Amino acid sequence: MPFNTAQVTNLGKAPTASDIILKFIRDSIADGSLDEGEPIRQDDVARLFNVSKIPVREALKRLEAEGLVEFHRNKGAIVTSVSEPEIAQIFEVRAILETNAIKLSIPHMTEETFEKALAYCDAFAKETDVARWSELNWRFHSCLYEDAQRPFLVRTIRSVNDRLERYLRVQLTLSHGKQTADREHRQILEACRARDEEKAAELLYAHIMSACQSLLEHLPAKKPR
Amino acid sequence: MPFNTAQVTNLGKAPTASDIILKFIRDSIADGSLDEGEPIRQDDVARLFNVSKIPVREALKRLEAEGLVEFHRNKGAIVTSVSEPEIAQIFEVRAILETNAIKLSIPHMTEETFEKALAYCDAFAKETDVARWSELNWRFHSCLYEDAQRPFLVRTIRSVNDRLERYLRVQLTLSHGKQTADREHRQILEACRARDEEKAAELLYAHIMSACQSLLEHLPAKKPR
DNA sequence: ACTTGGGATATCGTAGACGATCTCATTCCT
DNA sequence: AGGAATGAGATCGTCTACGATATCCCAAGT
Repeated sequence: MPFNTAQVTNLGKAPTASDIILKFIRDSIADGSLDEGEPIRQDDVARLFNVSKIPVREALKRLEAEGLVEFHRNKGAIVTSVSEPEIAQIFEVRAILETNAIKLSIPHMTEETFEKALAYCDAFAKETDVARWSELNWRFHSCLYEDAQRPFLVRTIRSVNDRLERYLRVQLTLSHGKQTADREHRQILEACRARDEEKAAELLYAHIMSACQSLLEHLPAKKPR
Repeated sequence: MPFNTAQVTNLGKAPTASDIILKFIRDSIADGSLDEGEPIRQDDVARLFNVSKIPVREALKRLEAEGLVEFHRNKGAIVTSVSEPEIAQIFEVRAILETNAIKLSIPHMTEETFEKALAYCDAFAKETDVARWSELNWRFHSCLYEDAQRPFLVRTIRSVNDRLERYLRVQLTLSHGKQTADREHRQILEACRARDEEKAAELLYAHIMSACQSLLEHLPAKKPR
């Protein structure tokens, strides 16, 4: 067969309309375009993409299971509001999971891991596009958990973090938020290099919980709706 | 207003067709009626409920986000298969979360909690309807975490457990599975009564991981599909 | 000024339909 | 006998349409 198969797309994996809309809405919630409490008008989204509202509803049903939107019968979906106590709890679950992941990972870390993590630190530090900070932050964190060989654990961490994505972005933009994160990332990485599981876990826990603290101190008062 | 409002239903909360179908399919996966790898024919489910396939698809989209089914474009949804390594990982995440929950809960446990937990132990021990064992098992476990006042943590545990529900039911029906669980539940409860957080967490971790072991030892070999 | 009622419009949840894609069975060719 | 081609039927993804429900605005009544 004389075709250049390197350029061939697996059409079975081509995104459906509902996949595309799912990503769009999820990103819109994450970047704050869609604020908490805001209704998502199905017909409006459908018009935006020039499709019927069926794939919009399907995307929203998925987002409901992810905890990002909430359906009210005959009224449609609104972006979830997360109370401050619940934000704290989500950070806490994240801290529990991530400290365990890093402990499982450290014994298996390689020099390649350290170099990769450092590259993510550097990329994070030098990035000026605010929209990329959160992604690089995640890249750094997840790089540290890879050697645990625990994809389900990492996936669970990811799904918990996705609940917080919109707030994490806010926190990183706070004054000193990024510098603090950068400094703490490097400290965590040093503890990993030293194979000090307890120290790394401690630093990581403190890193996550102080990000939570900082965020909660700067959250605007909840607007009544 | 002279009406007896105790009997009034909040119609805004009445389940949609898609809600009802969601529950049906989720339960069918949990009780083994729908086996892993099995395709879920949208038209068949729609015919079963005498509805169009739109609410069926919506339910399936939600179940996809819950990890119970997987969509393949133009081929529909199949029940997820979980490999043995992944089962082990899911149990592990469960153990991490539940041991933390019980540690956070113990300092706040009341006599009422202990009595309730014991009642669930007794109910579990005497129940002969296999279909109820798993629910009572969850009731016991979640009762122990209530006093932690961490609804997000408990919800996360629940969602991880839901991934395993179909396998947990299998494990409880294994010879001695239920007796072992009952004995270990009571030991965990005793450690809670004694306010021994470390002991309770240890027993709980061992309880969960040995259930995992037992299950993996008895899983039928994966059938190729 | 405030409350109630009614009509118009917006939005939701889902039906039946349709084109695209997949799967299976049959036939033909080597 | 095995492989390829073709057609029919099954299934998927989404369309348009419709009835149900919610929301908003205006007018009338107190």
